[in-house]
Amino acid sequence: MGQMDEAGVAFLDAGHDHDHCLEGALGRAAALCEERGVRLTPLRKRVLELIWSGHKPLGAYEILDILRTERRGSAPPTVYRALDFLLRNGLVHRIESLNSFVGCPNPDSHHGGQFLICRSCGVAGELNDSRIDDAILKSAAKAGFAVGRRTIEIEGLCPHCQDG
Amino acid sequence: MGQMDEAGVAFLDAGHDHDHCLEGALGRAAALCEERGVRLTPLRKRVLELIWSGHKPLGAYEILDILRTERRGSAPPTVYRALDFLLRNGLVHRIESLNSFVGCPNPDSHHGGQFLICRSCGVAGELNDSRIDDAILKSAAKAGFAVGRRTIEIEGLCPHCQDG
DNA sequence: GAGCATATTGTTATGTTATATCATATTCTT
DNA sequence: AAGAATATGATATAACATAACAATATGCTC
Repeated sequence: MGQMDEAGVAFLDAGHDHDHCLEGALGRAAALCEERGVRLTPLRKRVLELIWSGHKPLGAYEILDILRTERRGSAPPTVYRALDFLLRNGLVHRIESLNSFVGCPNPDSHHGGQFLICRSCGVAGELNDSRIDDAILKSAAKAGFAVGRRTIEIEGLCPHCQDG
Repeated sequence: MGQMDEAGVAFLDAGHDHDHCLEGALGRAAALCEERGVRLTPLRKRVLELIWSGHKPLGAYEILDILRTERRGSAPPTVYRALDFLLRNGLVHRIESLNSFVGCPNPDSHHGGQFLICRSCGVAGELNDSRIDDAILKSAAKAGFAVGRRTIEIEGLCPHCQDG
């Protein structure tokens, strides 16, 4: 999918290659877990894979529905524990406004993502615009507030869905 | 509580007067509903009042627990319908990352709020920093994304809770 | 590789948040 | 006062998430 600029998001890219995207993500995830000495078990890897199988945020119970067809005995904790691992390791993000989860394209640096979420097609693209973050840090500093985790979720219409 | 500057938030103000705040909010809400020809019924008013009784976001079921002591037959829909009305009219905001609700100090202009949420005391202050919004609009425009509703929630430590 | 500690997963139950649906009552309009 | 629209009461259930304990797998030390 080529090099993305600072504000690049997945759904912009017309010649976007899903599979490549997925494989790349899984590869990076494996490398990162290796490096950190944490275990990307088959279950965790499978959940990550399901999440990366599209760019639409996936709900825990959507993941569970698929897992149930593959692993007998799958239950909510099965999914939530895997998600917890993936979240802790920055491999996925949680979209608070949708109660769902998307893969993180830059898992190396822990960061809270900024998301553009299309209300029509459901695709979520991740931004990492330092100007947004700067503005927030400045504004918070002015209020004497020590900034921790950021939740930035912008709902709207992606370029494709504006056309129709 | 005096005039707040662009980035002013409630918890900054040491000489902050709770009751005044609440009365002001209820007054503005009543005026606004009158103006718009919508009905701020006793139930809706009571829910708004409960939400404004503090600056901590309140969960729907916390509100319900209180309502049940006051109105026989209160049930989840009782609360959610009132909240829906208050949200539609910009009188409260929903904090997605907490599944809870806070009063909006500026209900006149429909706007998505920007929230600073203290992880220690739970208080949520609303920002309305145009630079944050500008940065988001610019970044989104660059991605060809048509911006709708914004969810901006910053978790961290408020000035009071940094001292201890 | 036997034994032990730790991490992961299985399993059941339950807690929390939110909505669907239909009945009843209130308010607004004419 | 009749009828339409709005609001609330009441019951049920859907959707999202965690607690707790048992069983299994993995890594470590000797």
